[in-house]
Amino acid sequence: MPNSMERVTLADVAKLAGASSATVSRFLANPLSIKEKRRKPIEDAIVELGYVPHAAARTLASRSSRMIGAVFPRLDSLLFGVVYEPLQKELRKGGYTLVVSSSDYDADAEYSQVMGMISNSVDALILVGTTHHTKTLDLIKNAGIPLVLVACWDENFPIPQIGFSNEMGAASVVEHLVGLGHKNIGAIAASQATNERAEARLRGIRDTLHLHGLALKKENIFRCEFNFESGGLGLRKLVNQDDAPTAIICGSDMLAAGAMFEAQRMGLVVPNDISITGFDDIELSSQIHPQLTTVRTPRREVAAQTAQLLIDNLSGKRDLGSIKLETKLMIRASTATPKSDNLIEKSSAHRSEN
Amino acid sequence: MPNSMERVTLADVAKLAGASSATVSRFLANPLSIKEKRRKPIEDAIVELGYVPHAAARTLASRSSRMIGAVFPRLDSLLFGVVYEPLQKELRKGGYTLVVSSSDYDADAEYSQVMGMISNSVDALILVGTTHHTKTLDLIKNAGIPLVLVACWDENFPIPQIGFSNEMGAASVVEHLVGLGHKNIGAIAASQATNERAEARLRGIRDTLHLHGLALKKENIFRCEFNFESGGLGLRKLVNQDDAPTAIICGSDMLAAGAMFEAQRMGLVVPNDISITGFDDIELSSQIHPQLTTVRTPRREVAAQTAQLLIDNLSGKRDLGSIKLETKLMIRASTATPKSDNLIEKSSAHRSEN
DNA sequence: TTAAAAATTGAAAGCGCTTTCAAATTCCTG
DNA sequence: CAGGAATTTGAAAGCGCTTTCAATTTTTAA
Repeated sequence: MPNSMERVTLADVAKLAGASSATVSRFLANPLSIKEKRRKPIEDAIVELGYVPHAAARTLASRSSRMIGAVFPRLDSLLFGVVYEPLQKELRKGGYTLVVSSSDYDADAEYSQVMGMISNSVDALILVGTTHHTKTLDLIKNAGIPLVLVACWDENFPIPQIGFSNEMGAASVVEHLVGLGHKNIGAIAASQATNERAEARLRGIRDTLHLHGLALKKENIFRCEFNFESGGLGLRKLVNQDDAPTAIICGSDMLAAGAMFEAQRMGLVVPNDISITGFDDIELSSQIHPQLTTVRTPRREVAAQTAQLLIDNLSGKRDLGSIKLETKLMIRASTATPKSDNLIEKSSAHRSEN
Repeated sequence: MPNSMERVTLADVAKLAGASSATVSRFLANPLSIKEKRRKPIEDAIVELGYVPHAAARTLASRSSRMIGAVFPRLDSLLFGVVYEPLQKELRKGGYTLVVSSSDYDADAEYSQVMGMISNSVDALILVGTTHHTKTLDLIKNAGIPLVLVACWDENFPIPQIGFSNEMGAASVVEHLVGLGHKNIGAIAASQATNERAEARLRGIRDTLHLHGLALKKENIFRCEFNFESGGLGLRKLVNQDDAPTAIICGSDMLAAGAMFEAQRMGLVVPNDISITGFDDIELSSQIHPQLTTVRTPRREVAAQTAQLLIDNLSGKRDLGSIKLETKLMIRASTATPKSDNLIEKSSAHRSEN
């Protein structure tokens, strides 16, 4: 044990092991690069002194932190966790540590988070979506580190993306609903300024309806925050208007769940009275009753591919590039053929309850 | 702009501003400590060069990273997010950055996460609960940084805790249920080795039942993972046994929600056929139908108090110490008086459905 | 056995910043 | 306006590590 409260340094280990600090440093980076007979004393010294490497010193000297940063819109969504675990796990395999923070859908906050990460010498960055301040992107470019965007797909955007087409995902839901016979469809969508994914989904709905000679009426769109409650608010508003839609497409499973709960409270039966769909396929969606028809987004796959791409790129093995993954429509119990008009009249009686 | 790809350093800023690097360093730490007429050129130089401070160099020189680390069991639970946001926000006010990681309820993983954080020179650490490897605790002690445990309350444990009594929370549910007339009560509890909070809750149930001359029968306890599905499995198992309980206390809201969904699938009506309770009061619980009777844990408050305590302690203003907060029983619609025996017989018919 | 090639090691120079200490400047007070 | 106190500044010494480069040792080939 070192006397008093002095930090144990690599030099201490070297002295005790009778080696130079260069050798100990090499041992830490790659034990096999050291002659076998020298290894044991070094290992022993490390244990005996309880040596913990000083990451900041290492970063300063090596000009690499072996950390990769990711800024998510939020850390508390059911979505995030599914991405975090595999991302972390895959990156660790490559010897990298994942550091995360949240921007709360605020581009300014994102900028300062990115600044902080660059300040901390991350070796690469992961951001969600394509909507970012130009200064944020410039900052990253000037830092000279790789950047990939996830969960989005915009052919025209000049930065590598690992994602899927939100338009196409939404289109698949519309096809399903129209195939079921729905003609009057509503939408509940998140409306954060930096969430172009939500916009893309809405666009997919609109375009696909158009293809079928149908329209997404303005009064059938409810824009809101991203939580259960908003989903409920949306459902109530859409259902209680004249000529209420027979199906409601929600921009996320959380909104859809909120809508389903509200439907239950209002005494509406899903899907008999109204069809509801989600987006993402979070765990809750297949648990809820009735099980939610939704679009599964390949989040684990996005995480795995992103990690691999970054690891390969940082070791010079691969150029950065986009990877497109597919969404999958999960048809479950929350959608059915629309009820006939007279029944709609009946259900509209609920309006007076409010 | 600096020529080529060389990093812009504080020395570059100093030269351009016609000051010494010591002065620029002081400016960064506290602009007001610099004579007013010198400030402008420094500010300009920083902007012109696009200077980004090098956190590792700063940490190395100052022996402080102004980061505070927290290792949570998981980052994807509905619980975590509620803690993360206020913790992050409060710490930022004190000039600290929060770094988080997850141990996945594995004490070995926790050890290496803590090692990583100490290696990264965090100024303080936050861990969840009282179950940790001794070597983990020793490592932190040797690093000489403050440590607080959150979400737990064990008077005998020699480390400062900011939490609440899980026993008492569970006791309040039992009192409620017994008051309603329930005599045969079941429990669904998480069973990770490092989750002594779940054990405390179970103990609270057992002890309180005992106080009323009742017992928590062995076959009425279902131990499982921490997710929706397990809750469903638990309900099914408990309900389908002879002499099935009339009320089920779940160790968390996620388990309770899973149990409620399964009850719906089985055609059981909550609370008429069976009462179900949760623990935590996550957002979902007041959305679900029927709304869940549960124990609200003061998570935001834990986060706020933890941040404040740590900030004060690190600035020498306050000694570390424990803070006990209160849980609150939220009586909602998922609990009611037990159905009479003959009705129980009826519901037991569901058993044959499996 | 010996010379050349290859592998291993150590000395020392930074990495970019903070902070001490002393020097320079500014501010008061009488 | 002098003189000392208080404030502001700069020079320089590290913080703990990696990495070059040269020296040393080991291995291989002749």
